[in-house]
Order: sequence, then C-alpha cells, then structure tokens
Amino acid sequence: MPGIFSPFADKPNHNGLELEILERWDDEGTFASLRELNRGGPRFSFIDGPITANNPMGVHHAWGRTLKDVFQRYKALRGFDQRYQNGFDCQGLWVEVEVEKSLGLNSKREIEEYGLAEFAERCKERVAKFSEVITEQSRRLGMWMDWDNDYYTFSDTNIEYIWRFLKATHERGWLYKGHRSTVWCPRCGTSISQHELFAGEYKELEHPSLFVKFPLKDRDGESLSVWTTTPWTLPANVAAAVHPDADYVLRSDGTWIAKELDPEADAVRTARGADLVGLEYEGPFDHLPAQKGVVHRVIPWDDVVLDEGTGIVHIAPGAGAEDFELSRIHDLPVLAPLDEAGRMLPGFGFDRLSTDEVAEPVINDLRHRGLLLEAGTIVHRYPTCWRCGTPLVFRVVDDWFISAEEIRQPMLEANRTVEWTPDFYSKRMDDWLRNMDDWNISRKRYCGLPLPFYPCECGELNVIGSRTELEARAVRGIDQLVELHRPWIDEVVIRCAACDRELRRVPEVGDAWLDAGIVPLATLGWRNETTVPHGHANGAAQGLSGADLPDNAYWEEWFPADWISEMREQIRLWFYSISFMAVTLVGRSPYRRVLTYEKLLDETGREMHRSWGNAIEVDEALERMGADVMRWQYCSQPSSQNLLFGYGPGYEIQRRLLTLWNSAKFLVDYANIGSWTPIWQDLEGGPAGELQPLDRWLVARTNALVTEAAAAYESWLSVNVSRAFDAFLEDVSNWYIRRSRRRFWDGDEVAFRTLWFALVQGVRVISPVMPFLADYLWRKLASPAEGAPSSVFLAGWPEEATGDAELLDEVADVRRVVELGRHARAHAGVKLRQPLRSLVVEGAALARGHAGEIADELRVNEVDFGEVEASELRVKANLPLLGPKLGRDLAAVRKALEEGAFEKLPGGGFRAAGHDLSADEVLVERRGKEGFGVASADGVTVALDLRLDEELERTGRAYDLIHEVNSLRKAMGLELTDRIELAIPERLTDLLEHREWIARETLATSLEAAGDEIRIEKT
RNA sequence: GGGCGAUUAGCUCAGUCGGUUAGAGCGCCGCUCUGAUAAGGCGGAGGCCCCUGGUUCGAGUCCAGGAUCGCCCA
Repeated sequence: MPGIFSPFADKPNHNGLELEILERWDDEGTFASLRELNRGGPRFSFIDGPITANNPMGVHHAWGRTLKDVFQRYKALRGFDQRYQNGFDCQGLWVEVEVEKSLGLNSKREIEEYGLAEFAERCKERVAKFSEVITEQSRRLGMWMDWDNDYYTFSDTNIEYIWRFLKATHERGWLYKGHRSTVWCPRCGTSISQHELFAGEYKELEHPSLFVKFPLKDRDGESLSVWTTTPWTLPANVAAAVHPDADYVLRSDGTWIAKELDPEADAVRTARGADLVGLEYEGPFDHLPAQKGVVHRVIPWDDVVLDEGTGIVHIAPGAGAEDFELSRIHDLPVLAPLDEAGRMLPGFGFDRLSTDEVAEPVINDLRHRGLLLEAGTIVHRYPTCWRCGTPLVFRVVDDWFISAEEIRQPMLEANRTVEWTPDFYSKRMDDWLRNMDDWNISRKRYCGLPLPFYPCECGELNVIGSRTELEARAVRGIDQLVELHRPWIDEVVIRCAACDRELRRVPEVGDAWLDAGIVPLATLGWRNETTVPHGHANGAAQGLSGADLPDNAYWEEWFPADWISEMREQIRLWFYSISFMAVTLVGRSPYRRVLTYEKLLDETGREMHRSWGNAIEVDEALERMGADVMRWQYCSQPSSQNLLFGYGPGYEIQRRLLTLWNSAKFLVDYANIGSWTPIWQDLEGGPAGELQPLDRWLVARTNALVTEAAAAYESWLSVNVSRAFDAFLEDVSNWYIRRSRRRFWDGDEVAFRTLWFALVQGVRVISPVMPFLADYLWRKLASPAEGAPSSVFLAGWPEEATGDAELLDEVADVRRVVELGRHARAHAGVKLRQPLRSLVVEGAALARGHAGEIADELRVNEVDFGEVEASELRVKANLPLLGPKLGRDLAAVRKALEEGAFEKLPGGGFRAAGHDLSADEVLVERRGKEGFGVASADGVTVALDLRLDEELERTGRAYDLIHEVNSLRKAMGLELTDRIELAIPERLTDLLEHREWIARETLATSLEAAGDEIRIEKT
C-alpha cells in the first residue's frame, strides 16, 4: 500500500542527495524566497572578510566558510534580514607570485620585460578564474551568499575609498616616508610589513656561526670577541654593543667576553660593560670604500643577551632592525650593504654576491687577516617570505608608513566594545594593539593598490583622495587611464598644489591589507550621496560583479557589523586593518562581535602538506564524505581548539547521522503501512491527542533541544549545537523509539504524531549545521503535511511548545533504574529474554509513576518501590546538605558511616558519630542478598528477584522461540507484513499455552507442534 | 624576556554553582539483538584529572608558584 511518504533508501548517499537538494534550491529559488521572507525584518549585519581569489579553496577555508554560513542561516531562521555579500581579495603580492610562477618569471626585471599592462591582465585573469572556482566550491559546500553581488577589492571604487583613507591620514599628519630598516624578501624585491612577517613560516635553517675579533684601539693586544650568524652584515659594521650592567672579562688570549658566557676563563682583568663604552676599535672591513671615515666604537644596550654568543653584539644599522634603532640613539652611520635582490652593493667588497654566497669569502678573508676566532654552523629558526618561502633579510630603504601612535589608544578603546569568542582573544587583540608598529603600507611591486602619493621637490606631499580630484589636477595622461592601476596610473601627471611643478606618482603600490581593511566602509557606501547601480563593478572588477555602491543611509543601517568570523591570525591582519581604518575614519569599531577559529590539522594532528601526502582537497572531500559531514566536522569542534580533520572522523559522523536517517525511515515505513498523515499544526502547539507519559516526555525533550540549541547558536558555539543534537538523537532512537516500537507496528496515531513532531523539530534545529540532509528530511517528512513550506529554511525557528518539563527528571530517574537493573541482570548472568518475578526499587522517587515502563524494559512482572531487604546496608552522607551543617565534624560522621558504626532511627534517619541525620541527609544503598541481584549507585538501589518458577522459565523459552522464528523469517526474505503457517518442534508443545501470543508476534495464521524443527510456510 | 591559552582513559575531547563511585565517542575485550543488520544494544578493562603548596567540612573545578606544550609579541 503506497503511503503518503516517499520511502527511504537503506542509507543516505550524501553526495547524491546534496546534489539533488542543490538543484531543487536552484529550481525553486529557495534562497531568494528566504530573503524575500525576511526582508524588512530586524537586520543582522555580517561582513565577509575577503577570500583571496588566487587558488581553489582549501579545507581550512571551508571551515571558516561553514561557520559563516551556519550562523547566517540560523539568523535567517530567526527572521533577520541579511546582506549575504561575499568578498574576493584580488591584488597584492600573493596573486603576483602565482602569476609569476605560471608565466615562468622569476624577478622584477623579467616582469618589467614582460610588460606591466600584460602582467596586470594575467593577474586579473587569475582572479576571474579562481573567484569562479571558489564560488562553485562554496555553493557545493552549501554556502548561501548573494553570488552575483560579490565585492572585489581591486575595483576602482575600493581603491578610491582607500585613497580617501590615505588622504585623511595625511591630513592628520600620520603619513610619512620612512628611511628605516625593514624586513625584505630578496626574491620578491619588496619589503614585508610587520603583520605579513609573521604570516610567513619560521624555518629551521642552517647558518654560519662566527666568533670574530674586533681589535681595540689604544689597547695593545686587546680585542672584543663578537658573535654573528650573518657574515654578510660584517662589512656594514659600525659599532659593538655591550650590556652596561654586565661583567666582562679580558681573557689570556686578549679577547673580552661577558663573564657569564665564559665563567671558567682566566680573567686577566675584569670590567663593567659601562666601563667599556666609548672605546674605539678597528672594524673588520675598514679597508672597504663603504667604511671610509667610519669610527667604530662601543655602545651600551640594555637588550644585549647573556645566554648565547659573547655578550658583545655586532651592530650594523643598515642590516638589522634593532641596529637601525640604535643608530638613531647613538648617531651611528648607516651603511646599507644590499641591493633590491639581496646582493652586495659595490663598495662593500664581494660585489653582487648574495647573502648566502658571501659567507665563505667573508670567513676566509677574516681568517686570512687573523680576525677569526672560530667558525662553525648553527641551526635556528629563521623567518621566511610568507608567499615564496625565501629567507628574509633586513634592508634600509624608503617606505611609506602610517604612524600608529595616535590611533593606538582609540583602537584599544574600540576593542573594548567588541565581544570576542572565545573571549580571551580580546586580550590578544589588546596585546597586538599595544605593541603595533607604524603601518608599513608600501610595496615595491606592480599589481596592487596604487598609492596616490605625489611628492614634490618643493617639499609638498600631494595626496590624491579621489578619482575626481585626480582628474581635476591632471595635466596629462588622464585619457589613457583605463583603470586606477599600474601601468596606466603612472602615466598621469599632476601639478603640485604648492609650487605648480609637474609631478609623477611614487612607483609603490599598497599593502593588500589596505584593500581588505576598507571593506566595512567601501562596500556599504559610507559618505556616498546616492546609490550607484553596479558601483563596485568598475576598474579591474568590471564584468566580474554586479555589486552596487549603496548610499550613506545604507551604511548607517548596516555598519558596524553585528558579527564577523575569521581565523585567529586575522588579529594582526584583517581585524587589525578594518579596525585601523574604521577607527580612523568613523571613530568606532567596525564589528560588534567576532568569532575566531584555530588551525586545521590532519586527523592525526599533523599539519597538512601536499608534499607529505596528507592534504585533503575540498573537491575530493565534498565528493567522498559530502558537505554535511564536512560541516558537521567543522561545527563539532570548539573553534578555540585546533581541528583534526579527515575521513576517519568523517566516517564516524556518517554513522551517527545514520541513526537520524534510520529514525526517520522507521517513522515513514510504519506511517505508510498505517496510512498515517502528518498534521502541520502539530508543530505549533505540539502533537494533539491522548498523549502517553512517554509521548509527553518526548515533547518536553524536544523543547529542551530547541532551547539548548538556541542558547548555543546565540553564543556562537556550534559545538554545543551538535552535542545537544547528538544527545537528543540518542534519546529519540534509543529510548523513545525503542520503547514505542510496538505502538508503531500497531499504527498508534499519537505515537506517529509525537515522533514526527520530534524529528521535524530536530531537523529544523540542526538545519544551519547540515542544510542538505536537513532539507532533504524536511521534504520527506514535513512536505506531506498540508500547509508546510517547501523548505526547512522557509519554516523559521521552531516555537517551543508547552510540555511537561518535570517529565525530563522523572524519565532520567527511570533510566537510572533501568541501567541498574541491566547491571544487576548482567552481573547475575540472566539474559533479558528470561522474564523475572519482581524488582524492588529504593530511591529514585521520581520514577515511581513509571513502574510499567520499568517492568517492561527490564522484563519483570512486578515493580515495587520500597525498602530493599538486603544483607548489607550502606549509608552515605548527603554532602551538599551535611557539609555546611556539620562543617569539621563531617569527616567523623563519614568515617562512622563508612565503617557501619551507625544506628537506625525511626523515620528513615540514622545516628552516627553523635549526630542525628534525617532521612534526606543521607543516601542509602544496599547490596548483596541470596537469590537477588542487587545493584546500587547514587543513592538508588534495585533488587531483582532471580528465583525462577516453571511459568517464568516457560515464558522465557517462548521468547526464545519467537526470536528464533523471526530470525528465520528474516533469513527467508519475508516482508514485514507476510503471514505464515508455523510449525514448532514437538518438544516445545508446552509452549502452545502461549499460542496466541506467539502467533501474533510471528504473524502466524496457524500454529502447531509437529516434527523436530521449526517449519515456516508463507501463506 | 613580556602576553594569551592548554595539560583529564591508548586516541579525540566533555566535565555546570566546589559535593558522594570523574564522563562521552573512537579503539580494545566479552555478551546480546536479529522488524535499524557491512548497522543497533548491553557490559567490562582502561585515570598520579601535569606537579607542589594554599583556601575549604570537601578541589579535576578556586588561589599562588612551578613544569611541559601551543600561539602572539620582543
């Protein structure tokens, strides 16, 4: 008989059903309907941190994108109006490096020979390609975004907003051109900012380790012993630093060293560091042209470390950050030995050698001149370029900076308004802000934000704040300006505002975090007068997006973001840059709440590396485990901990989801047999009809799930959602369904309505986490109900129906009793198929009304509540009550109780160690009695009467028979509804006493005892 | 050196307001069911709750110090 529900497959095919659901969402316009439904509702403003459109997304991106989708879906169920704008990061070194690789270029010279316009075109093509790939992957992952409305950070509009920001910083006097030591990638030929530096890897690298003599002037035979791991910096040496408060010793070989670093040395003489300050010495390469006129001397420095080296530090301000700082304090000359490519400049000897190549000649040279004390190697952690992996060096160059001093305090204050998940990241952000350096915003590269700086020899720095301003001030070159990028922008010549000279732009482009940092203002139309249709689809973004540029009223509505979510590294990247820019321009944090997540590792806890063979590609994962299982994996780990991701955990999740599938299948199978039809209104007030206690329990249990899950979502803890759902599922399948099987076989309408209610509410609750299976089940279960929306996402968040909350506690007691009963049976070796005479329960007062269920579950004929008569009585103190009451005496009372030194008082109380304890101040347990199986825990004791009589024994054998017949039915491939003619062995003739029961359980139309084995005949 | 976290079963992790015998999943061992069946259920073994002190009638939980690991910054 075909029922109203479409039948279930034996098990879910995640990939298949997900593709099917995706198609239906497309066909039915489900997402559009959802947005329409929530339009005008309260706003939930989420701002998407842009994903770099440079490669396919990785499984770690999928984690973040899942979290973004989960909470947006939850808020949508709650009726919130949302923007759903996705963003792509498009320019900067990362794209350039990949394009260089694909074109086989390996230096800036080769890029310039290739042609900047062509190169820009290739970069744009790469962004176009991978934004499409990522979009497709995101859709497949189940991410609902407004996919034709993405923002691209290389649009002219975005650039103009950054120009406006830069101009504002200039007007405040924060913008400056710095001549300072910066971290430099010799391969990329550009400096690396503080926040990029730490995005790179520190690698274990082997470097030279040299001890070198610096002979002191006017002190015959004495020299400083200096340690360095960077021989290439020695030609740039100008000073040696000592710790002023440390003790130094002159060793018998004539070298000075910190006493702490050579405590065994025979000291010819000792001196405080401060006493050495001011001494002059001969530099290691005084003969080089670059060293001409340099006077080398000893300077004090509190940061000299005394746990490695010699305690005397070689200072080369042109080749180290701290060295450079010291040069300012002590007015030291700055000798910069490296060119853009990290090769030695003329004048420093060793022309054109790289920092690596120069090591050996330097060492040989020093040895030759008798200055080398010792040469070896050292393995240490050394920073490398975050994009290309090249070891970084220090160079002193001109870069553009934004001073962080004035904005530091306002940013700290803004951070106080932000709610962090997990909360301790608030402190990490504070720590970063307190320590942040000035923002190095320039990169000596090609495809990036063109810095709108036009310095003039008259001293005026012209900063252009918009395209209009550029056009107004252009002398020529404006006609060929196809977009605000190199090389075109470089051809525009403007006039100096101060002296009228003709000026060209500086060649530098901007840090990519300017591009991403402006997003909360640029995408929302801050200070924009009127909405410009497709106002973000210009410049390089033309044809890639349809995004509008909204007006300021829109910005007012959607700024700041209610919530953002990115990985924790973004503290020094995106969270930092959006805060910097928003606090500067509008004086407040651009986000109210933020969820961060940690690192994704493989399932054994190792980092994923393609070269290690343990990386998982997103596309493969989607196909092999499915988006729901991936999403579940992402959601079921606290985001404050590393996630161990893989197919192993995925398989575990699939098995768990099978329980959900089977529960739904169970309902549908029997509902179809019983021709039952669901009623939509049951979801509102709860199922109607004559509910049994177990039904009312499930309703209450379901309501508890709704409450728990809402609390979890509201606190951004997806892990609590999945845990709550897991526990719920366990209760539904392993308590309600198992206890109620027979009612479903019998077509009990109330049972159908109750289980349907629980499953459908459960599906609604979990739908943000696993949208595909949830909507699939919704369509299977709910759609047959008249009036049900076509998708779970159009049904909103479940209302809590009224239910008997106290039932939850009662059933908890019941299950405790049942557990003890099973324990007692197992201990006594009496299987569940053997009915027993009776069970006595002491404690577990709330279970009193459920004696029938307990009897059934433990297969006993009778359940009595009362005192268990047993050989041993065990009394324990009820600590939360007696602790505060007895204080110090509690220990004595507990000891007396433990030793059995107590006497019974009337009314259930006890006397021990001189104290009268009332019945509720003690927990009574009993154990051991002949003929009984006794088990106790937590003040509950159960005693099973294990004595069998003929009747019990016979019934037990009848159960055995029924089970045996049914397994034979199964083996013969009979349907659940097939009737049979049954013959049982003659030796079981006495079981015919249970003829009707046996026939009913086995669907036998006839039953006889004949022959010596079971025979089944399908009728 | 400063800051932020973590440390609980073989593995991955829970552990509420301080309370009685510290839990779950996976793995392992045994049993069981056979109308969820390449599943399901029950039971068992398995713990220096990192260490040391303190507060308290009582500490995995609170406080102090230390160790180890991870991360952020010098």
